[in-house]
Amino acid sequence: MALDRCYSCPLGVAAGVAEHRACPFVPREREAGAHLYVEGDTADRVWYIVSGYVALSRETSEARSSGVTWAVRRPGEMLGTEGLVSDTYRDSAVALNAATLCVAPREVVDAWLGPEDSPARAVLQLALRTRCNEVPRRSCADGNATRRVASWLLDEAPSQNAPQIPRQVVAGLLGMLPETFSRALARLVKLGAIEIDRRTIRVVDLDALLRAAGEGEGEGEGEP
Amino acid sequence: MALDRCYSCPLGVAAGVAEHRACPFVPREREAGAHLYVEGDTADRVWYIVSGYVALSRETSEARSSGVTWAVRRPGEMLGTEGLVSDTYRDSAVALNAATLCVAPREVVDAWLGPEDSPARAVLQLALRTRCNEVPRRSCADGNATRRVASWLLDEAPSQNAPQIPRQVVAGLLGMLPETFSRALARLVKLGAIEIDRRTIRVVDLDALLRAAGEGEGEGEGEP
DNA sequence: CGCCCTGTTGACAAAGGTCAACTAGCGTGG
DNA sequence: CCACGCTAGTTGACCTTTGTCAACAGGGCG
Repeated sequence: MALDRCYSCPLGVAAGVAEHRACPFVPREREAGAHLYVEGDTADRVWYIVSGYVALSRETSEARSSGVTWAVRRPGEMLGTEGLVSDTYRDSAVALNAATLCVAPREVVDAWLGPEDSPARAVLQLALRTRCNEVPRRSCADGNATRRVASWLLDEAPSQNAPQIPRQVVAGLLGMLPETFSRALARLVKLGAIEIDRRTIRVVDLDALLRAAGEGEGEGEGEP
Repeated sequence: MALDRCYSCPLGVAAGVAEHRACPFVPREREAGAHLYVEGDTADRVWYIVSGYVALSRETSEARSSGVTWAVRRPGEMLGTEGLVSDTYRDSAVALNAATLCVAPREVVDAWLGPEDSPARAVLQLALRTRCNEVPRRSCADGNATRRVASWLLDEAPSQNAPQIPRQVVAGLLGMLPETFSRALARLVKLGAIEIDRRTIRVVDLDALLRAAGEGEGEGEGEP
């Protein structure tokens, strides 16, 4: 089972292939364009990229380019690790080239990683959770400023209490300048979706906000 | 040493505070606006956020807003974990609020995490490395399209072999549309920095490329 | 009380998104 | 084997969006 490359693969080493133990990950070939998994799928497998490139995209709702790639994973990186902290995949993954990937079922990896409360595992869990909650920084290609602000507000709405992040900072996260952010908020106020004062934002009409965030989207899958 | 909250903190649990063992992380208060670390500093400490928000920014060169926040870390997340896979911090971290952070020296954490070749540790290492190489998705607030493309080419130049990523995908990473990407490449060709055909890009004048990427930056710190 | 910093608003110009037409390469199917 | 048609990429013209610069307002802190 152990191939030459396994001896120099960090996972192979950790699995102990040198001591003739088996690595839970088994190699598999995928052709260019293959969908490895889709955002929202049950996260039941974890990958390690041996060769090839994989694009990650997220239906960050939005625009014409629904499904813009926001990251590329390369050989030596893992894929689908969100399965270790979440039930579903956060992104869609597509092979950009013909690729060799080592795959393992989630629960096997889970067992292989050892006790849940070991330090390494605890830190791993935290790191994965952080990554998985991370929203790719928005750019103008994901719809106009008002829409980006609206959908950001929807994400943050649950944690209504969260705010007190300076507007300058929020603007940065949304990939726009403070001035633009301010104007976008003003527009949402005019639409009756929110109320603001200099330092707080209150959602007053969720529907209006949803409309502003969705403006001419919702297509996505269904039609012929 | 163990506070109440340590019993429900994943790190405290992993450290075994319930069994009266000590957690390597010790709490510390920081006021709003405090710089926890600066991009490029020697990464000698690791943090866990108990309360408060922390903004991460990166001198992605660029524009007026040099040092745009590209992510916010919240309570329950870790900070400075790049120290476990790199010598220097990748971002600058600033407390947005008065915050309580648990800190531990890098080498202590390193030892605490256990053997380098355990599965959990191997996966952790991979996850951290991936995150740390990750370039925040670019947005128009980080300089114009041509500059972003130029600086992307500079990042990718070492891995010259890397390409064969479809242009559509690269455009997405750079936060622009394929058309804009195409035009930006054309501009760089006109500047003599690169040569392109429909599917390859060759850097022919690194200086020109540097100039295009840097165009009117370099200010950053120095002036009164 | 006054200064400074953050956020707001306005006017303007440029950058880039949109739509559309066109080309090159590649794979498919006749 | 060639032709056809598709997809990815390029280029052009136009117009919205947003970055830019500047002036101003509110709040907090000294």
